[in-house]
Amino acid sequence: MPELPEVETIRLQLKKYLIGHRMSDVELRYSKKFEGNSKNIIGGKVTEVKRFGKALVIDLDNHYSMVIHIKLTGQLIYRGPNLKNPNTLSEKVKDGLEGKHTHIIFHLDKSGKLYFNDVRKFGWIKIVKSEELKVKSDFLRKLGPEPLIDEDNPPENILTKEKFTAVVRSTTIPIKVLLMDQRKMAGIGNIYANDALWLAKIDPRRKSSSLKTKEIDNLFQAIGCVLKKGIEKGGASELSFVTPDGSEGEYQNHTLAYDKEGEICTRCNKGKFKKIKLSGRGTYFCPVCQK
DNA sequence: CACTTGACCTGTCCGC
DNA sequence: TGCGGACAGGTCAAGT
Repeated sequence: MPELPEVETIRLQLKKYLIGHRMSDVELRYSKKFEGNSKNIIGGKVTEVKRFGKALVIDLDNHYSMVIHIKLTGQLIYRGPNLKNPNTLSEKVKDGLEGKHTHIIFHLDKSGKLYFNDVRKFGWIKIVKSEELKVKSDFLRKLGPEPLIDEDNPPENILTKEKFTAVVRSTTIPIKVLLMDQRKMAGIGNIYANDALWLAKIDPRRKSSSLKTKEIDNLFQAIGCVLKKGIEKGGASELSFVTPDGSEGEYQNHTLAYDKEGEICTRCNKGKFKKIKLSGRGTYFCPVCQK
């Protein structure tokens, strides 16, 4: 669910809504997954919202930043003056904006609020000095290069076709498992890994090092293609993903292979999508046209 | 090092 | 209807 396209969708909205707001108070209702001193961000004004893989970074003008990872079921929802349209609220926000799954409320100036909800409590938020982001966050430090050109990362941190080729040739683990390894490349999770492999006509179980140059090229293209489509559709609201304005994404209606067990493959019209487990994760593929 | 499994959580769905 | 169990997917720690 929340993979690169979902987190990017959140980032784009948070940028619109949060920049310029000043943090007036942090209400910690469940603090087990909150690290750092919340007082350090009070008074700071939001200057930028960035994304690194599946993590978000909110920069404040007082030299502190918040690193946020929403994992599977985290939600960041904004209410306040920058919301132009009527305030929609998806029913995926289980108990409403201030229900039992609301763990943190960031109170902003001008009556703004940013809610952090998370049914499964896997998501985390960490406060660090902006200049120490990469030092203090293990997650950010170990993160691999970004598969899409983006403004937050310097060119040397972009996953080029050459880098991708080198990574794929470096290991024998199944190609799907490699795609989802955040240290090798950032942002790809289960949905987009399944879809990219289908698009590139590659069997997810293949040993990475067994891919031919042409297959690697196709897969590299396919990754860019599915991630961009995910962003275009506003992410996939399969489980609990909602955007900061409280609405849902559309990609779940456009998946290529993910969650299609038993359906006939739309490309070859022969294969029936199979579901297997690969490294513990649900894996979907067409046994006829994915070689 | 390579690779898999379990833990972290809770809601949902399926079968009996 | 109720209950137990499997399942969902992101990441890290621990195990083989």
